This record gives sequence, structure tokens and C-alpha cells, in this order.
Amino acid sequence: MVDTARTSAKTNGVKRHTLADELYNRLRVQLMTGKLLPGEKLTLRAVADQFGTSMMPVRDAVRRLTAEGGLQMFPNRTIRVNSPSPEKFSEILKIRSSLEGLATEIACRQISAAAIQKIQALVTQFENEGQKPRPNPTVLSRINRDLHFGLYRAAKQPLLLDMIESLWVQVAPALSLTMRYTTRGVSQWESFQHHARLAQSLKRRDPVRARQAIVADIRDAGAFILRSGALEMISTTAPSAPNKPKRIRHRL
Amino acid sequence: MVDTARTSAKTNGVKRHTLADELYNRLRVQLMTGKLLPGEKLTLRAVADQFGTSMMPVRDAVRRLTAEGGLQMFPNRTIRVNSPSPEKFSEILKIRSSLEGLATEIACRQISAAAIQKIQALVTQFENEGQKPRPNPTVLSRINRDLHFGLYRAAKQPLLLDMIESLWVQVAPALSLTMRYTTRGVSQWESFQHHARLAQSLKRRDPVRARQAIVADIRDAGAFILRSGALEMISTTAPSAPNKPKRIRHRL
DNA sequence: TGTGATAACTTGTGATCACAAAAATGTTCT
DNA sequence: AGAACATTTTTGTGATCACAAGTTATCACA
Repeated sequence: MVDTARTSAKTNGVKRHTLADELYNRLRVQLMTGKLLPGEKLTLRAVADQFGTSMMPVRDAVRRLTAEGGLQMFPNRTIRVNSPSPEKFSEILKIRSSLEGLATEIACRQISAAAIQKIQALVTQFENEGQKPRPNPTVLSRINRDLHFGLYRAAKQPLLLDMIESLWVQVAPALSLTMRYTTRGVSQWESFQHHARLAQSLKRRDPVRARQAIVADIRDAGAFILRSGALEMISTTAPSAPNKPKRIRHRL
Repeated sequence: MVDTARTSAKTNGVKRHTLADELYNRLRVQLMTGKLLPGEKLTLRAVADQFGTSMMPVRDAVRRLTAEGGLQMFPNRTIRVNSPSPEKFSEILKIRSSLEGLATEIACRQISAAAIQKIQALVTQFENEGQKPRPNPTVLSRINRDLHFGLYRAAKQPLLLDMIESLWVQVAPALSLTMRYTTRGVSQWESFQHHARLAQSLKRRDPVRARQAIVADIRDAGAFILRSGALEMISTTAPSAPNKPKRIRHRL
């Protein structure tokens, strides 16, 4: 079984083994892997007995994810998966370019040859999957994520890594939705080019070019999402709970 | 009375009026204004009856501040004000340069003339206070903060602003400590120059120069903190609770 | 058929409690 | 004194409960 998107065992610094942190990680993985759709409504009690705990650890986990931007708590006391508007998405793109560009530059100066090979392997895997007649979007997402974070981790800047991860958590649900509703493999070709250029720049130890490749990758992928119109869709439809349990009611 | 450091009434998007959010804001202000020192220990119960509430809202507020990096929860279940090591501080400096540089560039392109004048006024105030024989570090901090955030707010990128604020929350306690223990006004002169250059660049609508000014300001101020050695001090001494309430005990 | 009022239910918030782990304190022995 | 052990207190975690505000269903009336 593929280890889907375990970017890091986040417990915000030192490791603790509380239920709240456990739930936090589980929910975060669900966000990153598209199990939770943008705008989807959550309730503390539902999550609580989904995981077989009381409401308390869920409260803590949800608060933390809300602070990170993955979830949103509205004044109506409703909890929803973050579904960025096109404007918000564009803002995230700018910030991502800035931070991931920075991480790339730093990483390029100190990344080990082994890590470069690992990234090169992922670049190849991504191409192989993408050139299939019917590429698996989940697999593509996972490879792409491992590729990016393999690079960022090489920068060895823990806080920077955390911030980048929180940005991905914010856009991941929207990404999954786009992948789900768009015709496959329309324009991954730009990604291929940028990834190749990234790997090449790493081998040549050219931080500036590596940064350019990552920024271009972020820009083009973002433009694709924006063009797809998926963001407008989710922000208008405002999907409520998809699996709302039918409740039995009897008249007086 | 001076409005000390109300950068924004943060409730993470939409405004709610829960006790937890209120406590979050109060604690955040305490962090920003140096009421809480780096490494200082907090207890949920102490904060709770300091504010006259139960433990619950404090739990939520502390969790949120922990997620933001202003506080830290250790596996021992102790809560401390974040006290970054020199390495962590340097990392924050890099990220700040990146994000605040980005905000500056964007702001420079759309900032109103009125806002520029406001910033110019703050630059002058900063110079005036700094050239006094015995400048008030608290006042200097406040002016400096208002100046920076007045600029960043002009970029009109809410998420970017939040991320920058969270970075300031992380370094603010260490900053206050440095201000407290260092000889005053040793090297604010660099700040004067950078601020002046910033104001000038804004008037000329030169985003690149404006960014350079901000980045230089961050770099030099950071270097000053690092040179002062305050960071090593707080990371080694690990100050416990400063105002530990004496407890009455009687033997059997 | 639509519209407004009313009742039933849902849901996050805040308070309280029990508990285990961790400090802090007290005691004893060398 | 001082180190090792025992005891008490502190503290975050998790569970449970009451409640008010919000949401949904139901029904009456036009």
C-alpha cells in the first residue's frame, strides 16, 4: 500500500501522544488526500464518534486546523473545509511562490546527491504516470507532493516547512476537486517541463534556476485550477454535509 | 492613551464573540507588547482565573496561539512563551524577509497617498523618539510596528498579513527582552536610514527599492538582536514562572 | 402554492469533574 | 549536609453536561 502523503508526523515541534494530536494528524491527512471536499461541513460530534472519542479531542484538533487555515469556523458555529475563492487562491499562489521559492533556493545549496536522485526518480515516475492514456489523478497528486516536499525538506528549515505545509492544506481540497471534475491530463505538460528543469538545476547546483522552475510550476498549475472554474463552483454551491445521516421523525 | 499594537482584531476571518477568541486576542496583545517574556511558563488555571473564566476558553485560546507559534506546548504538558534559539530566529528572519518583502512590493503598487503620508509621519515620529537622549523602547517598538503593518495592510492580502503577524508574535517576546536588557539606541541608525529609504521609494512608486529597504531593515534589526546575545540567554536560563503564587502549606 | 409562525432538534461553547503524569515538597538514611 | 525515597500538589487531558443560538421540520393560514 502506498504511503499516501505522510509529509511529516506533525505534532508542532516535540512529539506528544494525545488523542487531540492524533485526530489532528488524521484530519490533516484526510484534507491532503481529498477525503474531505472543500466546503464540506463537519460537526464535532460526528467526527468524535467517527473516531470513537469524545468531543473534546476533536475540539482541539479542529481548533488547530482552523488556525492553520485548513478548516473554517463561522459565526454560525458551523465548521467547514476551507474553500478558497479565486482571489484567496491567487493570494495563496503568491505566498507559495515566495516561500517555496525560498525553500528551493536554500535546498539547492545543501541537498545531498542521494536526495537529488530521489527527486529525479519522482520526476520520472510523474512523467510515466502522466503519459499513460488514463493517468490516475490520485497517484499524480501523491508523486507531485512527494517531489515538492522532498525538495523543501532538504532545505532543513522546520518552520518554513510547516508554513508551506499549511498552505498546501489550504489548497489541497480545492485541488482534489479540480482533479475530480476536470478532464485528465489536459495540461500536465507544463509540469513535466518545470520538473525536468528543476531536477537539472539541482544537479547543476543552480539555485536561481531551480527557484524559477518551482515558481513556474506553481504558477502554471495554479492558472490551470483557476481556468477550470472549480473554485467558483464550490464557493457558490456551498455543499453541505454530503453524508447527512437520515434522521427518523414521527409526527405527534 | 496610546493604542498599543492593535494590529488587527483577529478572529481568523469572520468575527465571532466567544470567550475563547477574546482571550486569544488578549494573550496575543500581551505577547506583542512584551507583557509575556520568552520562556515564561503559563498554566491554564492561572490564566483562567486571571481573566475570570473557566479553563475551557483558555484551552482554546492557548491551542490557537500554539498553532501560530506564539506559545509552545511541551510533552511535559507545560506551556511556555516561545523563545526561539538563534538558529530558529535566523530562520524566521529569512521567512520574514521573503513575506514582508512580497507584501511591500504589492503594497507599493496600490498604496494610497494618504497611507503614504501616514507612514511618513510614523517614520518622523520614530526618528524623533530615537534621537532623544533616552528613547523609550516601548514607544519605539510601537511606532516601528505600526509603520511596518501600516505598509503591509496596504497590500490588501489578508492571508499574507496574518502570516506576517504570526511571525511577529513569535519574535516579539524575544525582541522585548532584547530591548529591555540592551543599552538603548545603540544602532537604530540603520533603521532610520532604511525607513527613510522606504518612505522615499513609496512616494516614487518603486517597488523594488521599497522591498530592498524593508529587507535591509529586517536584516539589520535581526543582526542586532543576534549580536546582543539575548537569545542564547533565554534559551539557557529557561525562566520559570516569574510570579509564582506562594502557596500556604501546614505540616501535619 | 406559498408564507409566516411555531415547535423540535442540532451544534458549538463554556463549565465541572476524574485522572494520570509530572513537579514540588517532605522525610529518612548515610 | 546531601542524596535517595516517599508523599502531596499541580496540571493538561479527556469525558460529560447544561445551554443558548442556529437550523430544520411542521403546520396553519391565505
